[in-house]
Amino acid sequence: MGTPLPRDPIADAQRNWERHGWGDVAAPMAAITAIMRTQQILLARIETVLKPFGLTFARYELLALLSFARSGALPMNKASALLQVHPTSVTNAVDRLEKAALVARSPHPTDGRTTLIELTADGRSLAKKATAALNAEVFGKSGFGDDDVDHLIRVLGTFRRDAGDFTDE
Amino acid sequence: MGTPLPRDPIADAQRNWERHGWGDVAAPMAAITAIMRTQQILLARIETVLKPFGLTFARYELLALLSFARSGALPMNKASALLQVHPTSVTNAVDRLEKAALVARSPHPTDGRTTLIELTADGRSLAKKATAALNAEVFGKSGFGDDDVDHLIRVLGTFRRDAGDFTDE
DNA sequence: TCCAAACCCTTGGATGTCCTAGTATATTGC
DNA sequence: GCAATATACTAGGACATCCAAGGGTTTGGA
Repeated sequence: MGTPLPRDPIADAQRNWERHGWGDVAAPMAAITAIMRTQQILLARIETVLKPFGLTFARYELLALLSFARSGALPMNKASALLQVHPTSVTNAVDRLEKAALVARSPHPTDGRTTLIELTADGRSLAKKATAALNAEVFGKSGFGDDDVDHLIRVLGTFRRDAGDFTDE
Repeated sequence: MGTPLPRDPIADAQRNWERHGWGDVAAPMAAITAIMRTQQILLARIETVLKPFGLTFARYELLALLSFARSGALPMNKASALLQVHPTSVTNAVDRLEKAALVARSPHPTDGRTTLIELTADGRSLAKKATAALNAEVFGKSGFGDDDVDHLIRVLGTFRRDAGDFTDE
């Protein structure tokens, strides 16, 4: 995690796969491993930018989601579905955001089972600042070319749809 | 996290970005978010396949790495570098693999600071079986077309090199 | 009407990742 | 040769994710 390696470890793995007679799946293995590693790198960049705001990516995502909701509030189960994470992960994030006074829980007006999460003024303000920082420091410097970005969006979009994330077209 | 959403939440986020005047970084934002989500889906598939073997992806990666080492043994710091994870993560994985008798720690013959991780016969055997399962159930059914796989390997390879993972090429 | 099934959120537990520190061993430089 | 610096691993803590289970609320069919 400090010094660069002399050779690409994923390319090495791919060669090992081929050498062992698994050439038919060596390339997909390499692509999948590369996705895993890329996610790790991106997450680290994002967390670095968010740290000064006292946010993690999980908490930021929730704030951002709420900031786009008309009323600034969403049921927890809705947030869980849109963020595509387990309900307990949302509970966890809300607990911490609530402790920081960035969101507040409130009972659903008609359904006693449901809890609404609501942005506070501080939460809305912080979301805006954090988004500006991420846009400038991460999304604006992704290192991907425009064509590559389009390709990634298309290929990964198909993948996610096939995986059952959504039925959109 | 069961039912598919009616619409792609990442495409929605991209539209929200554009609507708020951040159109210049909306596409990279969407691409990066898609990578994060894709990683999550792939990891879940991998963990599902590995569960019957009593392995997690982190532990499997270490076993696979060792199985490709000539002697079946590697220093922990080497494993950390090749897997590109923090040294404490390797300690964690080795602790559990050792408890399962899949690897063993042994002192480095000449450097007293270094600990070697060594595959046991059980570990080597399990690695082989787990790899076969992953090849059949995940890598062989990635859902990515051949051209997309090549593109991913190339684009993400460049990204990882630029990020400082390796100096190859 | 009323009870079982479905749904929503939370608690508790297992894992993994990283960071910060601390201990032990090597290397370096004066 | 010895002290200062660097390297290797581990311990403890903060977070995130998921699963399994439990308690409260709604819904729906007998």
